[in-house]
Amino acid sequence: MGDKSNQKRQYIIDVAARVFAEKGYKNVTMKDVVDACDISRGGLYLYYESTSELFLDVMKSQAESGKDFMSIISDDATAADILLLFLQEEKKDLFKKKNNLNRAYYEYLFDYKPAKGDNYYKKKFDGNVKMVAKIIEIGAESGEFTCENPVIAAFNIIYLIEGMKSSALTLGISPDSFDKQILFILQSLGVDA
Amino acid sequence: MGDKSNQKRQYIIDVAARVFAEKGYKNVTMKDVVDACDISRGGLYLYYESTSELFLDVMKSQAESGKDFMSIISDDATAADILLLFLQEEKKDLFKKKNNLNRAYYEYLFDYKPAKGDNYYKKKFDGNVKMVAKIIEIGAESGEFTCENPVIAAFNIIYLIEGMKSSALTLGISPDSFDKQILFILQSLGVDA
Amino acid sequence: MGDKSNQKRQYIIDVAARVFAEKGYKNVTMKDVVDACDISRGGLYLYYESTSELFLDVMKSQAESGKDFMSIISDDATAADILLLFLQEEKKDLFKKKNNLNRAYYEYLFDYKPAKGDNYYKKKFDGNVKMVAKIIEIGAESGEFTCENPVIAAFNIIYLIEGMKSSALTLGISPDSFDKQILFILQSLGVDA
Amino acid sequence: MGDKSNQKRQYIIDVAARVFAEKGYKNVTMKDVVDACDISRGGLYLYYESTSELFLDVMKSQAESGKDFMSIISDDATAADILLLFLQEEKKDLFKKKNNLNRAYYEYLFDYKPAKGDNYYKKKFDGNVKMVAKIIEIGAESGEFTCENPVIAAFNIIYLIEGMKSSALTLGISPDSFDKQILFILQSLGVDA
DNA sequence: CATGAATGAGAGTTCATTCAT
DNA sequence: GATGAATGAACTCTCATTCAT
Repeated sequence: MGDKSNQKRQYIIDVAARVFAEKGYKNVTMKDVVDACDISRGGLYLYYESTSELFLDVMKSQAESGKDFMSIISDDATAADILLLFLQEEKKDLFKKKNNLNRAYYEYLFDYKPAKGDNYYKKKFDGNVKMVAKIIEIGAESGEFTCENPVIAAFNIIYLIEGMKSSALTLGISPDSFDKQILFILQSLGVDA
Repeated sequence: MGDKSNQKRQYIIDVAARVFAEKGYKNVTMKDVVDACDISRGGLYLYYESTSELFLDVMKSQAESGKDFMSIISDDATAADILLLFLQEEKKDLFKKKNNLNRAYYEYLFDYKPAKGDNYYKKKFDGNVKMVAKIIEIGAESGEFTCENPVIAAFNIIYLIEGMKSSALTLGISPDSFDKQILFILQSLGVDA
Repeated sequence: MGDKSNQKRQYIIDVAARVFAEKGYKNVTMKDVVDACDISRGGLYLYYESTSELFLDVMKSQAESGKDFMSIISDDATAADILLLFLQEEKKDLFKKKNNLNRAYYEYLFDYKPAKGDNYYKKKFDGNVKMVAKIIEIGAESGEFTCENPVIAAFNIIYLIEGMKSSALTLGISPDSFDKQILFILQSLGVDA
Repeated sequence: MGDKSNQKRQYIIDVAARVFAEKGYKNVTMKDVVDACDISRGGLYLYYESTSELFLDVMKSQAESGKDFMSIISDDATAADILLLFLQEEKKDLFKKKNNLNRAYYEYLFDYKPAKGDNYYKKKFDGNVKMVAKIIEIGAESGEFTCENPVIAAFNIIYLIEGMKSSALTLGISPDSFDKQILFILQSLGVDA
């Protein structure tokens, strides 16, 4: 097993990610994955017992492959620059057409509450809060931002994004609306945007 | 029929609402509803062909039974009072244990985009935005609030709430966190809360 | 009851005949008849317990309403004239688009063998054989036809028609083919047609 | 699979043929076949989606297994011998008690008109017409038969048989009646039978 | 490891038939 | 008589899951 096994496992994860992106989590059956992977029914069961187990690995894989946000920040960027960049990345994520797993994430997490170590969505959420809080803190210290409580402000931003993400899936949202909220945030922090 | 029929119909809707609140939308089968209603298999089909059709009526029923927010506002309330009241109502809605249909709403709306007339969730959303914008506008005129663009601010508040709602279902959220965001909003509007 | 009851009964029979003509016998459910008659489910059951019972009355009604073939024969008609007329009536019956119950008859009779008194299809069949035999006999006596055994010749003709009728329902048949068989029959009887 | 799969498929076809022979086409459900085959509910669906699909293969199988009529003709047989043999084979087919699919054929063809390639009943019909026409033609040339138009005479014979077949299913027919019609045919062709 | 045929549980759906009004 | 809501039996169909090869 080992290498070869892991190759196959990763192949399944990648194909399944596409399937979950297309159909969400709840609508995907083991048969769907088998068909998409073009492997045997029994073959899939050697690796995964259920779609939930499989989705857990899809989330893990996504978490690992996520590009490091920090790496795309230039050295001379201001706090506002960095915050704006972050918000634009989130916008990209929300509006991307391909491999958009947001719906699947929601549907999965409605049903399952993964143990802490396996809750990659929570890790991402918490990481984002922490990062935004840090950015705001730095901005506040440098006088760029006006903010009394960076952590609460960070939660505010992250919940706002979360709200736009879920609304995108239920009611729809336009990129323009998203942009207006970005501006609103920056203005709230006292930035002339 | 008519009357009798409508009584039964309403009975089914009410029971189904409890079932959807317990299990979400996607996990509910016609059989679940039949069992909960204690009627015959065929009996339910006289009224509804599918869970989606049934859920549509549940949403409609909820929309109609929703208490009129305006009616609970006292005459001498300030804009801040009213906004606070609204946010506390939303908090109640989010944290209520019984008949909480939020998850079901999400799951349903991921799958179906009801026609405008039937999209009670959107109506609620749009109505809330409008109302909050109005409250902020009035508050801004009276000098209570500081706000340049009440509509965008209103969207900000509603998306924020939406974000906390969906997060409550995926990662969990504490009442305390919700309260902190309420405070943050009011402070952003220049209120000493 | 009495009159009024019989009126309703006849109404049901007439509507049902249309339904059977459209869908055959096996494809018709009591519900189909209820819907077509625009009466209540229970209402139909007051008159008929099943589609088979109903179809029996449809057959009876058809048998009674069938126009008397003899009445359309002119006084100076020859045996060949009469035989031709009969064959043309059969052709009309086979190719008629409206209220063609042939398929329903077959499907019903595959399932049920009505008691002699109720077997209107058999009565019709036997009556036709008898009549054709008589016509041929008369024709033979008058020298119009050449035929040793009019009864067997009559059976031959009736079975032939039966074959074309069933073939019409299974494989299709053209009016032209039917005509050719008419000619063939007459020639077999020694008529220059 | 392939082989094994085809073995099972043939097994299903053979069992289903018996079921169709017993109950006709319209009265047979997938469950009937499942029960008769002693396989699982889902098992049958691996091979056939519906009784109509299954019956198509039953017809195909019957067509393939049908003994070659030509092979039972002795070398010194006259045209009349051959024709008589054919008619006797048809008689056997009509009166056989086991695996008589005639009723099922009718019921199926009332509902479906298979594409040309799949209409084995029509192929048989057309083939029989052609063959009988050929026999008559040969007989006419050799002076055995008197017949002006072998093709129409062939159609006459085939429709006659068809009529006796369907009558056998609706009203019943005796072997003796069949025999009389055989005689009648031969006499019509000028044979002293 | 891998296959895919086979199983069987369970959901969906339709209708004949009953029965309180 | 007449109604139509209600019942429940029976059928269709899909998939998670197993297992012999």
